[in-house]
Parts: sequence; structure tokens; C-alpha cells
Amino acid sequence: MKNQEQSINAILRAHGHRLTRQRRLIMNIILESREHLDADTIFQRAKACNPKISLATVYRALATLKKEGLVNEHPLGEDHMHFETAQLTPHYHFTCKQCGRVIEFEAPQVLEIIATLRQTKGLQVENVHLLLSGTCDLCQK
Amino acid sequence: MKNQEQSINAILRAHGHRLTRQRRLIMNIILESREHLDADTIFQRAKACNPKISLATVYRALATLKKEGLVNEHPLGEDHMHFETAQLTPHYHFTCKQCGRVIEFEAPQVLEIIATLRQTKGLQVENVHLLLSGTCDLCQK
DNA sequence: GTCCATGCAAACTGTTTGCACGCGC
DNA sequence: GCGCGTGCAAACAGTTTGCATGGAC
Repeated sequence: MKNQEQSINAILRAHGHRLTRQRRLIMNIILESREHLDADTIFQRAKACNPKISLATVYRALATLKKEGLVNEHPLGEDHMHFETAQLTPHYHFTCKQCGRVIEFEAPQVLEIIATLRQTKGLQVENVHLLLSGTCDLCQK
Repeated sequence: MKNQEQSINAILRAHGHRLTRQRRLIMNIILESREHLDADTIFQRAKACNPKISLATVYRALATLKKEGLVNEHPLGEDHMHFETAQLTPHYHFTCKQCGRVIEFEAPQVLEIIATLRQTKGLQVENVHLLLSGTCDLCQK
């Protein structure tokens, strides 16, 4: 885990950012919880550890971490944003409308779609959000 | 076009809604512009025709039309919502980060993905948002 | 006439920003 | 010590809501 922190530090410092106590805390919260946290949840958990931390700091830290590619942002709930650690294998999200559960899945077909768009329309795709919603297996009676 | 209005009326009345001047106006604005309008743009155009219309009415009309399946809502710009008339063929959206242009495309592979999820995980997909972003053909130097 | 829809303004939510102080390096 | 980062509060954008009036049917 020390290695991990050092590489995070290196990434940040490469662009003139500092690994502050707050950023480390926020990064750890996201790393430890393998869910999709929203800013406010991160804020609540961070407060448990550092009561003086502010919500603005959470947003600013998330913006920085996102810019450096350490976390990803997803519009899961239609309204506010959720965050997760950046991962190597691209994956997508299914949200159950009944229970709110978020299920991740892989879908190599998305790469085909992107390739087709580049070839037929000249579009250079840089970001992908595939968000499905419906009823999950447990909620189907 | 009279037929169209009558069927819209029928759909609304089936659920106890009324086809008011404002709803007709908003529906026409969305139908005529084959773009993806946001609530404020719809509001501006509606005001040109009915200066007393309020933004709240636009939002309420859009909510009703969406509930009745007449319009769809997309989180295109990452922040606020965009609306378009519901269409038979499912299609998806690419947003150019440079010029903001939105390009629609079809992608039958999405149906495969949905079928796979149902078969392997028992997920019943009801809504799909596939949102790509990057650089469009015109903006690539 | 009934009851849903509207207009207005105020509230609300998620997020951003200005500014003085704090702290990583 | 320099300069980015933080905390606080106020601002902001998009959207929703309470309430009295208006209009579709």
C-alpha cells in the first residue's frame, strides 16, 4: 500500500499538485470502498476522520484526482455524480430502479461500436458512458 | 399533423392529462427542432410565442410528456438535461468536446449486450443511455 | 362546475468560487 | 518561504414546489 501511495504522489507532483492529508484521505476512502460513492458520502466518511474537512475540498480533490486519471466520474443516479477508482478494464453500469443496486459489467461490443464510428464517421471517442437501468435479478418476482 | 395532435391528445387524456396550449406549444417546439433541446432553450422559444409562459411550466410539461413516453431525456452535457421526441429506432449520442456538436448513431450491438445481461445475470434492461464523447471529424486537425 | 394546469416566487440540491489563512515541499 | 491547498460562506445553475388563479373539458 505504500507503493500505491508513492505512485499517487508521483502522479500528482508531476503536474504541480501536492498529496495533502485531505487528498490522501479522500483517495483512501474511494480505494477502500469498492462501491460508487457520491461526493456527499465521501464527505461524511472523511468527516469521521477529519471533522474540519469541507465539502468544497472534497469536490476540489475529486476534480484533481479525476483530471489526473485516478478516479472516474459517472452520472449513475440521473441527478448527481458518483465516483470510483479508475480501472484498467473498461466496464459499465446497470442500475436497478427498484432497489438502487448498481451492477458492473463488461461489454467488449462497445469497442466495436467505437471502431465503427471512427471508420464510418471519423469520430475520435475518448470517453464512454453506458448506463443501463431496469430491474435486477433479485427484484424480479 | 392534425392526426399527430389527436394522438398526442389521446395519449394524454388516457391518463387524465389535458392538452393545453402550453403543452401543445412545447411539444411542437420539440417536434419541429430535430435537435436536442435543453429546458431553457425550449423556454426561450416558447416565450417567443407565448411571453407569459413560465419555466416551471416547461419543466412540468416535459415531465408529463416524458412520463407518457412522448419525449426522451438525455444527460448529454454532463450537467443539465436535454430532450428529444421519442423515436422508434433506438439511437445513441456522441458529444464533441471541442465544438459541442451532438451526433446520433445507431448501434445494434447494444441489443446484444442487453441480451447477454439478461441471460447471464438475469437483468431486465428497460432504459439505455450510451453516451460517447471525444473529438468529432470536423474538429480533428 | 370540476379539477388539472399555470404563473410566480421562493425553496432546494448539487456544485463552484472568492478570499484570507494554512501547510506541503 | 513560496505557492498551492484549505475552510468557510456565499454564489450559482438547474430543477422543484406551494399556493392562488386560470382554463380545458
